[in-house]
Amino acid sequence: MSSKSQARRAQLREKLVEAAEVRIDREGLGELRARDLARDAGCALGAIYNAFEDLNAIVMAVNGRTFRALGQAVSDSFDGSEAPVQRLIVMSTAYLRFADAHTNLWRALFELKMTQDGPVPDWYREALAGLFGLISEPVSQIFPEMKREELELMTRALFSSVHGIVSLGLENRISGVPPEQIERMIGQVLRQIGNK
Amino acid sequence: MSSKSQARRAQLREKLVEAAEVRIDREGLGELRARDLARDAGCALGAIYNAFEDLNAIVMAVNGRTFRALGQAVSDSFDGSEAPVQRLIVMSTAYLRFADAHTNLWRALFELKMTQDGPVPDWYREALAGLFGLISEPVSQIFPEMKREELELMTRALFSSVHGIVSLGLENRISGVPPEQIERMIGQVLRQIGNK
DNA sequence: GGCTATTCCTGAACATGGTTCAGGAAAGGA
DNA sequence: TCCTTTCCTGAACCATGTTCAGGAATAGCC
Repeated sequence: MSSKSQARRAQLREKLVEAAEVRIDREGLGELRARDLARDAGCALGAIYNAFEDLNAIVMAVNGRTFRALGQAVSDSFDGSEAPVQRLIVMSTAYLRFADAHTNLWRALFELKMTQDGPVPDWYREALAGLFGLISEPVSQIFPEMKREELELMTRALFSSVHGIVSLGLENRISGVPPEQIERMIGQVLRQIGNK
Repeated sequence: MSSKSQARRAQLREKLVEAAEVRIDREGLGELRARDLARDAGCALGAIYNAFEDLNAIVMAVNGRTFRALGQAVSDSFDGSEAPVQRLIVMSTAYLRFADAHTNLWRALFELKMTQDGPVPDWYREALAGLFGLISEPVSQIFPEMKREELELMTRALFSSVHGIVSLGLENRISGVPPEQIERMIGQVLRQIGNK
């Protein structure tokens, strides 16, 4: 066995992912540099490529963490006592707060796949499915008459809508739309949808 | 005067923007190369930087065209006889069709600003305002009781929602969501919102 | 038309940044 | 202890945006 090697390798992977997370959070995905990561992790430039396939793989690892944290934030946001529409609003607000607090990390979640040609990785699909699971419950309470397929579509549609509002809302942060306004937009849309 | 110079310069600019548009449309923004553009336009590499500040400026010019074409597609999509909700759906469908037909060009519209730090350019703001103008009319018919500020927010919210649905819908094109499903999601959300 | 100043074009060179690789160091096994 | 394997190192490689010195074309003027 090669426990020492393995351990060191794992430690390096951890340090690299940690460093990448900090740098992406602070500067954005576009400012991530292999040489900076090597310095942060105290390893040689080439060592990165021993621990990971390439820089992308590190970003993927960061995205995995981010996605888990995001899912956690959303599932921690409600206690189950809310009315369905209210719960959707609360969850969406948690989504907004997370995106606002970690805009660069959250953006990296979507920037990477846009650029890449390869298929969406499994963990991404699963994480998204997890989020959808949280949403589909209140959605099916709001629309008890809908069939499963239509409910799935509606769940996806609502998630996408909130994502769009947050995404465009945070985009021109400098020039407009403060988070409270974004929150109001989310409320407008979701409440309106609840008013059948 | 320097009519001949000016004309050639203008012609080069045109050829570069044209070439960039074709390449972005076909390969995506990420595959755009200065050297390819120079070859396409039949000029030297350095000549690009005489006609434009940098590559970004060319992409901006392409984005300007794209945005105009998108606005045209949306405003051509309705004839004014539709009921308000129906008009929103028709416009959104036009947006979807455009995004589906020219996904890479449409994505470039949003990818650039995300990466850049500078403020959003004026033409972008104006073009978006133009789109919002088209949307706000049916929105104010649907919500006659709303004040201007609330209407503006709702307009923005609905645009963002449709954008989000289209954006996430087209993202994993390979693995899921065909355009008809995206269209159904748009219909679900907008019709639901119209059902006050 | 000829002459000079200016402006533009050219492509080699530069800067940056991801990735590779030959050579040496460390770990594992006997 | 010695050999094998594995890993680490950082210099070099390659791609790509951008610049720049030198030459070509153009403009203005007589």
